[in-house]
Amino acid sequence: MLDKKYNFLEKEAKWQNYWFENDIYKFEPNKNKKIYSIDTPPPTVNGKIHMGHLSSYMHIETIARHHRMKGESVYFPFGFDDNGLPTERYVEKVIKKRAYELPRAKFIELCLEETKKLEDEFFSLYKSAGFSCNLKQHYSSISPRTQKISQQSFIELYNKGYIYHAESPVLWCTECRTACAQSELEDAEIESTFNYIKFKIAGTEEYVTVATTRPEMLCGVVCVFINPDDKKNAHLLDKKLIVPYFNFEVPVLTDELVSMDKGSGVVMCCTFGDTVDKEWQRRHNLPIKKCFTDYGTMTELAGEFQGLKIIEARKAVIEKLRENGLLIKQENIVHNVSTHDRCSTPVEISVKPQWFIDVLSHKKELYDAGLKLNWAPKTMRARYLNWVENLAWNWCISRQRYFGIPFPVWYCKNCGNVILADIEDLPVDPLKDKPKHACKCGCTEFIGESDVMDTWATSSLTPQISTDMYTQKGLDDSMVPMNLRPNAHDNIRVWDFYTIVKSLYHFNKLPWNDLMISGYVTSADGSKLAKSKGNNTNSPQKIIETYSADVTRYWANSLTLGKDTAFSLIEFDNGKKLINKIWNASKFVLSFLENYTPQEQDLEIMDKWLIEKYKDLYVRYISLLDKYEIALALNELEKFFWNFCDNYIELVKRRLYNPDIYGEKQCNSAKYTCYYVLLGILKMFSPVLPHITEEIYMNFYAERENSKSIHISNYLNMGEDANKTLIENGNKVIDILSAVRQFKSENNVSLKTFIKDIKVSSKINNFIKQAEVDLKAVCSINEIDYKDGDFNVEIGEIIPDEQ
RNA sequence: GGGAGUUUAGCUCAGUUGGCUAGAGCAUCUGCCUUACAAGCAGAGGGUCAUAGGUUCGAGUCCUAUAACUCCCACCA
Repeated sequence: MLDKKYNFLEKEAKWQNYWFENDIYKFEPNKNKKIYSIDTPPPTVNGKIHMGHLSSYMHIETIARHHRMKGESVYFPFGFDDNGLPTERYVEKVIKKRAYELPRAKFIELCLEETKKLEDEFFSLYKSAGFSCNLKQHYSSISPRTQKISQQSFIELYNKGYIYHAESPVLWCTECRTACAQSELEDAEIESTFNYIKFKIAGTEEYVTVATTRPEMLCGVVCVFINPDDKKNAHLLDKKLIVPYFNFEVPVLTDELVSMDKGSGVVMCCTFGDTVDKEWQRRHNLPIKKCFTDYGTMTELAGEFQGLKIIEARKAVIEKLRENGLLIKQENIVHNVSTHDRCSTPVEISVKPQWFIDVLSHKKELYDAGLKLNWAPKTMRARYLNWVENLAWNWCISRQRYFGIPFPVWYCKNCGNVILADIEDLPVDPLKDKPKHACKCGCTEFIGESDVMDTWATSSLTPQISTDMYTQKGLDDSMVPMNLRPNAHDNIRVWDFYTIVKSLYHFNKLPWNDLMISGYVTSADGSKLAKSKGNNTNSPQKIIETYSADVTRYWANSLTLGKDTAFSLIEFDNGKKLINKIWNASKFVLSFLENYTPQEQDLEIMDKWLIEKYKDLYVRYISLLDKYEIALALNELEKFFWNFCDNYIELVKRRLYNPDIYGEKQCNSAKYTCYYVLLGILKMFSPVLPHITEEIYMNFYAERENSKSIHISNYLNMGEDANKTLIENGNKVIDILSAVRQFKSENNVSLKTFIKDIKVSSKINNFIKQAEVDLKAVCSINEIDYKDGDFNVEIGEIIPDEQ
């Protein structure tokens, strides 16, 4: 039978190995079974996983196991996102060198080595958490198979006209030395100065004041703007202004984006200081002047400041302006700046040929897709819609980096024409491979594209990449829409958005039906946990070793979906108590069932009551989990379980112990009820607490049910139409029990102390009489008198305990 | 500036489509070693459900306004 104490360290490892070795969670499609498919988030391989990630996976776990217990074939694949900038940044930190300091091939080799190490760590963590995804077979976003799918997607979208190559303004990170996408931006508050600078009006001795936070860009000024309604400055319109210190003339133009109340109402425009400059350049067809290099140092345009970094140049220019009496005043300000999420460097705007996926022309379809998808919780839809509405840039998918999937593209040396690889040759590396055919112009010399793709250009294909492990069909829509995309809310604008883009463009289909969005786990002080920050002091490994995987899963699944929660260890104590209780209750109940084989029979009234309550719970539990209301479902189940322990078991204990006094049939009735209700409870707990439920199941039920694991059995359905009247009436019996307990507690006597008699008034006395034997036994009362009337319990004399 | 969320007991939070006396855990207090569990059990105290209006037979729940905090987005001259 069950051990006296439950040793989770030993048992959890035992069952994890058992599941792994016996392929318990293997995906076995079967005509008679519905498929439930999950687009599992592949963890980005760029550092240690933290409790936030872990809790999010534990939600997915519960849903996967829930559908398995419902008898569906669950496709729960697993993979790693191990290419791209996040991984490169991680590897640069580990090897303490920047990528450009090493030969390209050497750096890529190091990336592969380091990611392998991290992936092994992830793998063992996922196993120790009891995850039921297919750990034996997983995808990698840098593998040749994935490269093939990703390159094919590029070629198809290029041919469909969604992808274009252009030299246009692009968000640029001078630290990572690459273009980036709008979704990689993060706000940061930065202290700066607002500088009021004198611009001389050409041909006069008069000045006009221009305010700027970026005086280092004076060398790149192309014009000055005023608002068309600005009467005060209207006289400037036919004049030229002289850029201070750099001494060249620029025209004065009008644009309604200029606010008259900021600074002097006169604003300088360079290409490009910020996103408004980008807009002005487009509207007014302004010349493009690059005043800093891709590495963030000033160009020859800056004259004596050439070679200085942007920040250094800013200080130096201000100093020169001050010396020359061109600086009127400075205000200290704190303003929000867009920074790159990978390195926190302020993002600049630059111009370089890049590959783009057009999203701006398809905002409407993308928006509508958000309306059609089923979001859990519902409010997360607004975040997606808000993002789509505010899109300002097409999706730049080229990165001037190394460890990514190459573009299947060459350029003709002669005419510059774009040559695409043939689909059957994929994957290709244009720096090593050559195109099969000559260019249309007859030229046979080519330059391979050296940029690599944004990591999201590939991970946006996870429905195809992950299902390919099963279908072997590559870029294919036969398993789309998948049932579920789960992730945390930070990925709505990134992974979710990009996946929707690709699925619509390729297949004109939604990638999934449902999205389940988890909240963040913050550190105790409310700050964000991040792989890159050092504030994840409670490592998942440590927590699981200390508290067990089951308790950790209990904690994660008690969190409200979508809501951020400060991490607190106190919450783990509830889980510990629950596990302990399940163990003890099962140990107790099963000790009576060793030689018992359940047989249909007439049941005692309170046994019927419990089974009706079980039916009621069963229906609500399944329906809540179907709606991704995990915490609510778990809460309902817990309430039922504690009621089972504290009321039902207490009520039938005497019958179980003493068939000679209470009758063989009455004893078997309790055994029958315990056998099935406990089994049903264990099965319902099994998605959240897979280890302890497996241990109990395998010790007792497995051979009786002829099953290899609780996790490939189905939930126990004892009927779905609960008899509400029976439940209500039974609850009244429990009320009587409570009244007696309260009386004894208030009189400071033990619960086993006898009471001479009680008087029950109710309108269901015939019902209560059927439970009289149990009631007398659990309450230690000698007599019950009945009266007709409103419900009331009067307690009689206490019979003192014999010494 | 746009959007979303939160505000319920000392603390952390549940509360589904409006419906009996607003719940749980922790903490506090009282009692009980009850033939599973003292890591337990039985009880008790503790709330103007942020504020002000409104709809309704009935509001923690719906509507309007206000306040505080959090997040996302935009602004960034």
